Amino acid sequence: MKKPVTIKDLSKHLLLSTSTISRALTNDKNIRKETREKVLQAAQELGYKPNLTAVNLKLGRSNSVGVIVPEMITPFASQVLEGIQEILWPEGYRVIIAQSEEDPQTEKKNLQLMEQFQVDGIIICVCDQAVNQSLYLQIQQKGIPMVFYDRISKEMEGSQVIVDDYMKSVFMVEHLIQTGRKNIVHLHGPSYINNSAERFKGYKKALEKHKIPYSPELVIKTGLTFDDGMNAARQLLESNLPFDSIFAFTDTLAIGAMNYLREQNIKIPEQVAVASFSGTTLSTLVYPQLTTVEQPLKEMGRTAAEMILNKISDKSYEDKTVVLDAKIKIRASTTV
Amino acid sequence: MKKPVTIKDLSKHLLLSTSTISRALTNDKNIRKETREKVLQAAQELGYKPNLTAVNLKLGRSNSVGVIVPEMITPFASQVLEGIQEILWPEGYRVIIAQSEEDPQTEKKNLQLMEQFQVDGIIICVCDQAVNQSLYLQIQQKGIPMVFYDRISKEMEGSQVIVDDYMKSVFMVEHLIQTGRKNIVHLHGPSYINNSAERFKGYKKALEKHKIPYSPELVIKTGLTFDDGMNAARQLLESNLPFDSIFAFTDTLAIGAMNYLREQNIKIPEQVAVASFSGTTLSTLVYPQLTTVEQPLKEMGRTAAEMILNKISDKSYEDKTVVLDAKIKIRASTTV
DNA sequence: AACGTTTGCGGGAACGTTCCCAAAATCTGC
DNA sequence: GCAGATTTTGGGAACGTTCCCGCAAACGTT
Repeated sequence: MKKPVTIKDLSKHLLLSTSTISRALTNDKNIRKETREKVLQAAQELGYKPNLTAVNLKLGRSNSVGVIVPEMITPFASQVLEGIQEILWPEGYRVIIAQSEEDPQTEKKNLQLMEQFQVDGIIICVCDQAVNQSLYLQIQQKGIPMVFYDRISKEMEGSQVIVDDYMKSVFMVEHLIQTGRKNIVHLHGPSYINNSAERFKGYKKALEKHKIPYSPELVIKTGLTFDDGMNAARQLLESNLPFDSIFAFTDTLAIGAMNYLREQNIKIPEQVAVASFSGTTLSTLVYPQLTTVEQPLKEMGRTAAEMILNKISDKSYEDKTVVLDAKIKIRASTTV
Repeated sequence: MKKPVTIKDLSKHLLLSTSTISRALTNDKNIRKETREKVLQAAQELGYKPNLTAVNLKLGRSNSVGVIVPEMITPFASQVLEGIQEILWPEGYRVIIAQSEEDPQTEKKNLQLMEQFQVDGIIICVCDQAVNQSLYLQIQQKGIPMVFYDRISKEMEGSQVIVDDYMKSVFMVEHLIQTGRKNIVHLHGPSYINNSAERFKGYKKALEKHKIPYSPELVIKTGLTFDDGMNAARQLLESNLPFDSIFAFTDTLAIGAMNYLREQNIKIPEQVAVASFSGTTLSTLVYPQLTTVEQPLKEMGRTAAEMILNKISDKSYEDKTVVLDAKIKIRASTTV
């Protein structure tokens, strides 16, 4: 295990000053072509690798960005992460990932850890639109830029990457209506998530547009898990309310509900159609495959990464909100 | 956005040398208690945070470990990662995650990137038992310790964390036999993954043990994806061979096969029982829930993390192989 | 030929730490 | 009260870079 070769080694070897070596390596213009090439060749031969830590110390950065996701059980985050890394890695950035496990306290701890790690920027999908608000602000005031994706908070500072939850929900519910469904249940997401309200608004709008009366009993407030979906379905069946379709807040909820219904020998989609929002690969893993609003997850990651890069290199880069397009995927769970 | 406070600032403020400050902060014994406390208090008040980059440069480390996983579509990796971070974060290590996407070339690129990032160690679930062998060796020879988990390579150097694929497969197949199944199909994993052979051996052993003749036609070589599972099921049905159960290499394959069978109106588990290996949460998300060998994923992560810590702090720490216990989870896909 | 301008290079400080070495202060025992 | 041991502190080099500054050589211009 020999020592790595440094600029100084090159300097001695080529009888050039470290400044010149550095210039050659960083593509500085104040250097003759021939010397640059000589240096580059020697660097190649001796196997020189720049010491990132030293560079970072000198440049006052860490060359890393933190990503905080609520969970990684569903493939939602993994897709976004791929997009993020696709952009960030070639730029030499390390990506540090943390899971908040849907718990604001854990999120807080993770944010503090990110600070301690001195990340240059943070990309986050928040787990609660309210709780850590002031912390987000504090962090940004310390000069660490933040980009929010998917789950945001309405009046928050910082750049955002989202889809149009409202409109896409309208479309999704309209699809159910077009297939002849009238009694549409909505599995309403947790109120601490901003998207819940948006999707709910979309649901109501679609009903209104098609003159279907809105019945509050058909809206079930749920959590986020598979079990929450099952329980919601149980609750529905026990209530004896007639319903012919479900529009769920997420894939996970939809799958939970679907499985419970099938356990009760209810045919999907014949008796009850099921549609959801998210568009993770989970929706194609289940039987029947799930109709869902498919978000461009990789694209979301890429966009967030590009934004954070801009904000890192130019602190005065203005915050903006990018709305990506999501596609309605019609699958077997809603069509016979 | 004000400058962070450094040791020098403390030094000026307290009229003490930087050496003394450093000693106080690092819990050095060569310092008077009162001065240490004075320093600590001032540090607190002025909001001193050590500059990790500087420390790392000085200490010649990066305080980060790289983790390379084949994919993050299934929740397998995410669970292991949680375990890893649980151990590594409190120790101040950053965890850098990369996905090789089941492609040895991508894995290679990721490994090189990890080197460039100067990680102190690497935890990896390899995607091919052979292709990058020599690279693993090279990296370790450069002094970067490696720990392998789940997917390993028989004659590889380095520490390993695994489960007993062979024995657990025996048990799993015996369970099928005990529920009265005779014509047991095995969905054989790709040959470039070591575990495939192990699980296959277990399958054969169980048959032998119960005097069930082994028929090669019932073993289907597949890939790793959901679609591979579907195709295998299709192939089986088209071959017209009688079979009453399936033991699949992974959850994903099992789910793919199960969905195809159900599409063909085959009852599970009545007509065909399905069992698998892996034990991701996916197995409980599908209907019917999947019987599977549940690996202690978090524990796996924790163990790997502890091993890498040991190897980082003591380069001569001997390589070892830890075999964790996995549990057979009997669920609806195999029992009526 | 004398002048300014450009180009190419070297010297050395600086980034924020740690740690070796020496100096100073304090403590021992007689 | 003094030599010597011990504890506590300070000075400053070092980690591997980058980059400012200054200097020399080469280039143009009149």
